[in-house]
Amino acid sequence: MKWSQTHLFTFKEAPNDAEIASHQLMVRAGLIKKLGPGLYTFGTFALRSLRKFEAIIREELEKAQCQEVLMPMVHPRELWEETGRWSEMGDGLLKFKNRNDQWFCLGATHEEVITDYVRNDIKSYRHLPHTLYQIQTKYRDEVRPRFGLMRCREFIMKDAYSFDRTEEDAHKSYDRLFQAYQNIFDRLGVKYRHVMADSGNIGGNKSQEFQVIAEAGEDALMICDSCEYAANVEIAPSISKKETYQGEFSELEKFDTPGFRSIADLAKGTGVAEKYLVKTMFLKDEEEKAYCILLRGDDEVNDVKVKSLLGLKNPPEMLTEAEVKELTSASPGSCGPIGLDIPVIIDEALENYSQFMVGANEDDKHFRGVSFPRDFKVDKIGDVKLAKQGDQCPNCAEGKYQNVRGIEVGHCFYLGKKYAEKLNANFLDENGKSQIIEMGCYGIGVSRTIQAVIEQSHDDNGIVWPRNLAPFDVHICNLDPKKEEVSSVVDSLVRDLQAKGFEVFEDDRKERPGVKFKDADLIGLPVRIVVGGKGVANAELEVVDRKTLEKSVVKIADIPTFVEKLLS
RNA sequence: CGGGGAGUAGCGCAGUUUGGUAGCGCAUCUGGUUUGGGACCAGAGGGUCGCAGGUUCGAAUCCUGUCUCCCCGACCA
Repeated sequence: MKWSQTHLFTFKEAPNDAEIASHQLMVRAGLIKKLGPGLYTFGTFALRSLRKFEAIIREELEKAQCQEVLMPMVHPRELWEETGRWSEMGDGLLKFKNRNDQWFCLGATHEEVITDYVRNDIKSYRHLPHTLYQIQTKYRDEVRPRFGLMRCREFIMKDAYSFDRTEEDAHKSYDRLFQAYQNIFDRLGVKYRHVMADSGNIGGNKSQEFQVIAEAGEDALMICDSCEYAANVEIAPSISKKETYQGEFSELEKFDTPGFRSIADLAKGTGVAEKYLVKTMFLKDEEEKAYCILLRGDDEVNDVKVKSLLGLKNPPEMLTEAEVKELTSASPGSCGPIGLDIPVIIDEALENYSQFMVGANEDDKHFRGVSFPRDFKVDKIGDVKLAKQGDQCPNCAEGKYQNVRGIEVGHCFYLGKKYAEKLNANFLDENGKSQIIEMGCYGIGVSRTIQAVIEQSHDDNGIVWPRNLAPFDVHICNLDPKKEEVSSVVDSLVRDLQAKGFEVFEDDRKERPGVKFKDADLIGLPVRIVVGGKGVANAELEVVDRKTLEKSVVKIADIPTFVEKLLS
């Protein structure tokens, strides 16, 4: 393909709304263009890359016995009412009605539609198992789209759904898809980890994410520095050392803590280490029911863990300062569990703490000599704190957590019967007895992955495409497109490279060499070949490896073999 | 939702305080000189200044309303 005939425009400056490198580079390299918040047009280069990724996905999924289908983007309300998600999904679901006042939504995910699809067909155990997938545009009305393709409203997703007879079979399907995901991400040539994860509002109870490691990622991950274990910080277990602490005052008594607003103040004022202090937090669930959470002074609450411990649908929210005042009649900083009529949850790290200090629910006062259950009732003990770098790995003895950030590009969920039950997806087993289908669902953020790859693979000059996703394999800078002898060398080179199966992009614009080199670096195709008058006269050309920027002078006749070696 | 900021040419911005012919850089077009790491000179095209209303002889600029976009916050007890 020749640049002069391609709709491809590059920019020296990044738009002012692009903050992270990958977003800036994608815009500057002409890969994407914003239409509105979270809405992007993919240029022809971006699309080539997307198609390559999709081809990899299709190959690996077909190997894993999956079948491709394509479902509608517009879903009728009634179906979403069946699972209760019409309202549960909240404003993330974009709803609208037609001229007949019938409601629809844009597909944010397809559990409802796929389950509806199979429930009409699958009637017997003989029809199972099946795994279906599609690659399609999803729409989620994100509150705040940002970072280009990383958090979009409209995006391309691969979603797969497995249907099995038993839980055991469903886990086999899960494992098969999980393996396929590993194969897929291995082929991209990027650094990634699979991590244990929360299942969010999709449901189910087994869930792992595939995360591309990148500083700009939105997810915090805890990865073991010694074994394969890794988890999203949302659920990363924090194995408490369960220290024993006994304060010096044995009797409950109130004392003055003037102006103490934080754990740090209290530590300074009393001389007790932060980790031996107890902090009190207040959370509320969707029904406005309040909970009191006690943690070590140096720990922080993890709302997702609280959600799981209490069996809530969504993570609870922090009470506002005003709400805390109303509840405890004290400002945050002087609150505690004593005398409150709400459930008290304590983090397991406090199990062996006694005679400690808590706020007295009176401004500038704390209690000391506090022990439970003597002074207050404890409803639940569990792990409700955020894991930290350096915490012990739950999987191996030697390992410690390391804190890294990641971009979630894939997710596997075991769903169980959750959707099938609500949607009445049943089959008859060998005994003629009706059974509910077991399901799993598996997503890959296709468009997001492209950007994640760039976020991980770029330098100051531009994108560094991994070979398997590069829009083209070879970038030829034709420095003298007007000179017959140069262009004929380029033409024959293109033919030879194509004969070896390489995709070649030629910059034949009437531009100065510097411009062409800068653009070549920006666009980032794996191999660049420079063809100019000098090289042609000597019958040798400069070949550049984009990744290492290493330049080699190669005889024209040897170039196809040389390129083959570079790209292997 | 809360807080802050911004809408002026395809992109990046100045001009608004103090009302008086719409500006700059990049990009684009023409001619010329250049030509191995984002060239230079000369000329040209392109904007109802987000939208609506008001004040005024006169509004990008002042007033009112409205729409849109961007950023930050959701971690503090």
